[in-house]
Amino acid sequence: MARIGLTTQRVTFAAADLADEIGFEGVTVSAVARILGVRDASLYSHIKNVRDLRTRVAVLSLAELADRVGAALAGRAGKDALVAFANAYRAYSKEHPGRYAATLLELGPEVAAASAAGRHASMTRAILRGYALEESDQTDAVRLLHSVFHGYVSLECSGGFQNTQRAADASWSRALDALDVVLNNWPPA
Amino acid sequence: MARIGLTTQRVTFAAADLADEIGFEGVTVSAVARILGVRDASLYSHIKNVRDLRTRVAVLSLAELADRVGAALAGRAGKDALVAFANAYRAYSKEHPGRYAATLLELGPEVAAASAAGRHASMTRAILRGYALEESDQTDAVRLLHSVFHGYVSLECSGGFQNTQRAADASWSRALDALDVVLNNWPPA
DNA sequence: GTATTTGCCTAATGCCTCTAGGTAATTCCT
DNA sequence: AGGAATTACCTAGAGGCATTAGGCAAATAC
Repeated sequence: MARIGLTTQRVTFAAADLADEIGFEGVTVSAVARILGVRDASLYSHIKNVRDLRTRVAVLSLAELADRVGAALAGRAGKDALVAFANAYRAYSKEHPGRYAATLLELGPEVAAASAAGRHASMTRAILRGYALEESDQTDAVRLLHSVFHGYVSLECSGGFQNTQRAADASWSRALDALDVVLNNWPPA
Repeated sequence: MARIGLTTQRVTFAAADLADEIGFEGVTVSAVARILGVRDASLYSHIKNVRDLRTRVAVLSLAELADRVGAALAGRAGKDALVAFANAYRAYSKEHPGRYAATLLELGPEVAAASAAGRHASMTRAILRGYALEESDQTDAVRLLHSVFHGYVSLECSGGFQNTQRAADASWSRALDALDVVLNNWPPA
């Protein structure tokens, strides 16, 4: 009969923490309820369904990630900004693997618009101000940067680089060097 | 009482086709059994469990993808090879989204070793023969290429590029140009 | 043409999702 | 402060998926 005082927020945070512990795919209504010490059915006053729960974790994580990256980016420009952005991004994924996995959840258009996804894009664009790129090239460059960050981190998470000797850190650093080179020598259309 | 003649292969193919239709996360023992017109329990003579089923789809897809990429790569070198590789990779992901998603499944070390994952690495290395890269740089470059391919395709699949005007095709092509530039101007350590 | 294998079945258990409806704790109002 | 309204959490139950155990009949082997 002791009421613990659940709210949608608390449920979402518990789910996010659980995701970091056991992986995002393990985030289930029952598991979160178990952690919170309540019955599964009790959570349905706060969330619509599992999909809703997972979406909330995704939105939360996108916002957290945007905060981290934004803070890292403050006051930097050029390659400095590029490296700061990339390292903050990668650090978040290592520190919060479950939350990071959540950010890859496919969000519906209206949810995506309401989330921090836009902040990510504008921050990536901010990096490019340190390089001389035309407007139309910027979109392409943003996509390339995002692809590299996401692709590298995601392959690293799923153990894609394990069999080789070379440290993942070293390759990451070289990848950033390479991105700097290409932003300084952007190929003409 | 009509026996349909199931085998592990047929089950795996059915699962792969189902993945392409409804997404890899929808690949469930029940769903595959339903499609094949048998009871769920009947599949357990051919597969160990869901994880095993999904792993088989992943291994199948990795092999198919390696075949496609290998064929596209034949007789090409330099940027030509780079573009052929990348386009074959991306085309496969568009044609078989469920199978492609399966390739991202984290495989255990022994399964990964037995799968076509090694062919992917060696083909990527083959591309680099057209560029003048030192041995130690090659690993970094392979990782960068793989990150870009996977990252771009994966973001494209999950609708990451929808809100912007510019066509995903155009940005892809520029990304390949950019990779060519950076491979020709690989930054010194 | 019997013996053996094996492909597919039914039955049963357990976990998960989700709905409906109930009770008790909190908050709101005067 | 005390009754009313809200709300936090519960029990009960239906339905889906994963998985095991054990059975029967169809294919195959000799």
